[in-house]
Amino acid sequence: MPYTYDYPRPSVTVDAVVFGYDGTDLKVLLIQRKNNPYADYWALPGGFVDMDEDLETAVKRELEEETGLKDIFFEQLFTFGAPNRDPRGRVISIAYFALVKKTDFHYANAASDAKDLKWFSMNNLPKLAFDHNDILGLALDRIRGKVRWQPIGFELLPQKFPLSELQHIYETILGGKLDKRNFRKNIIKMDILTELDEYQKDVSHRAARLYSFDQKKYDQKLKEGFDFELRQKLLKK
Amino acid sequence: MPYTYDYPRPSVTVDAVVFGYDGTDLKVLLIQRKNNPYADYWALPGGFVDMDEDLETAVKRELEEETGLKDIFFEQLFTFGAPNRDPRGRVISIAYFALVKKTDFHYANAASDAKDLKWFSMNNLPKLAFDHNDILGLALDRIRGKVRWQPIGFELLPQKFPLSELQHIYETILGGKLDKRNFRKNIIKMDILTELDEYQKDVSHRAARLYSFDQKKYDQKLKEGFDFELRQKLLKK
DNA sequence: TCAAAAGTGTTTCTGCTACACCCATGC
DNA sequence: GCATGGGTGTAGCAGAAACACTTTTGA
Repeated sequence: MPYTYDYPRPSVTVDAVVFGYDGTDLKVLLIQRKNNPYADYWALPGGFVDMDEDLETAVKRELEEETGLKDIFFEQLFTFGAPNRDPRGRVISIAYFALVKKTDFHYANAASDAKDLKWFSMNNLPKLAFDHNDILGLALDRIRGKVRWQPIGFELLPQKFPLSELQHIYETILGGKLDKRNFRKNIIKMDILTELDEYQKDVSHRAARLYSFDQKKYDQKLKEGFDFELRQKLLKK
Repeated sequence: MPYTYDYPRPSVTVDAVVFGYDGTDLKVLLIQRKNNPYADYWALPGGFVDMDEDLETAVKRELEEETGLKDIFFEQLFTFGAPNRDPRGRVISIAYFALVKKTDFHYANAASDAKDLKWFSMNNLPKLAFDHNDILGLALDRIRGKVRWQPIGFELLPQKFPLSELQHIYETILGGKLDKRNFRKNIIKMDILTELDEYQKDVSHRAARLYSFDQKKYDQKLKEGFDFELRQKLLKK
């Protein structure tokens, strides 16, 4: 059933840069292509936009189909449309980035046959299909720029987490160290965390208190024009 | 000469939110539509992307065709793709925002027959065609957020300008007042302006010294990781 | 008892805020 | 000579940086 138009039209796809955090490293979720072009190359999950769905709906649908991940944080990143970015013809792609909570982290691996779906450390990326390395680079810039302004670090953690893990995420994303006492002061001062009466389990040292992110308080403060900038100095190493 | 595909494809357009500054107010350049849908409504300049041109090339071409403006600052804003945003069918639009120097400001008017092309004050906008009010709103948010981080104020001024005009732009965009002495200290401290031996002409008061933006110095400092944040407190009214 | 990370306060210093007067020019 | 905006310096204060030791727990 062919579709005919008076003027040529490009294909439109969506791609997702999915970041995850495994307690050590910032990771990206990639899929290994089966067909040409770029057969056997790793690529970002994504696919064609249906005619009757919103762009964000499309990228969420594609990601769930390909990885099983759903109900995670999404934000539009950039639209890539260089005429030759896909050898098959004109393809315009709206890229999103997504953040996965640590609790959902292993799920994506399990849902696949583990051969064509894999988390890669940002420090050890393969050469990707199409212009996906560029997309990934831009996504990294974006998350780096954003993490100081908007509390997106929480999106990478389970609902309950110790402050030290949050700090480690910030350090991982920003690529440096932060003074522990100042970090705690700053985060607590924002007043968007709930101090729980729960503690870490199964750790071979003093168990840390757990906190949870209070979305309501955050939304409230956002309305009031509160500024969430983390101004803390980034130390070397 | 029809074009046929196995699957349906959306149309892809680009739209430009062109901001200008006339010494008083922040303005946007709009075009009055001649045909349905939304005949006689004001709308953002823009149009269809050709199959062999880059997105940014497309929006620059469309803007020049429709307004005569060229060689101005452009940046991708957001891609709008709600299924029903255009009653004629699925249209996905990549929106850009652009900044026009004061010296080019009147040109856009002159190039048109002045009936279908007009600068509107941001404080007095009409109801626009399609979802263009949303696009404009997002562009305003973006420029507000951006002006503190990146010296884009210069893009709205002629090459040579007095500091007071720069300050006024900041005040206009941010919607408040800035302390004059502190503003000067902050801008000078960034060390990206050249102090000229020229002064304002034809003003009925002491003529202000002119400055120009030093793009090279800026690029240099950018590489070195210099932070251009203008942290100055915004005063009321 | 040792290892490993949790947790906590104060002093110092940097940098932003607040603020008022004289200067140059055109009318 | 007066109205209009141009141009300048400093003291006080808020908030970030720097910094080290005690606590808890499991092995």
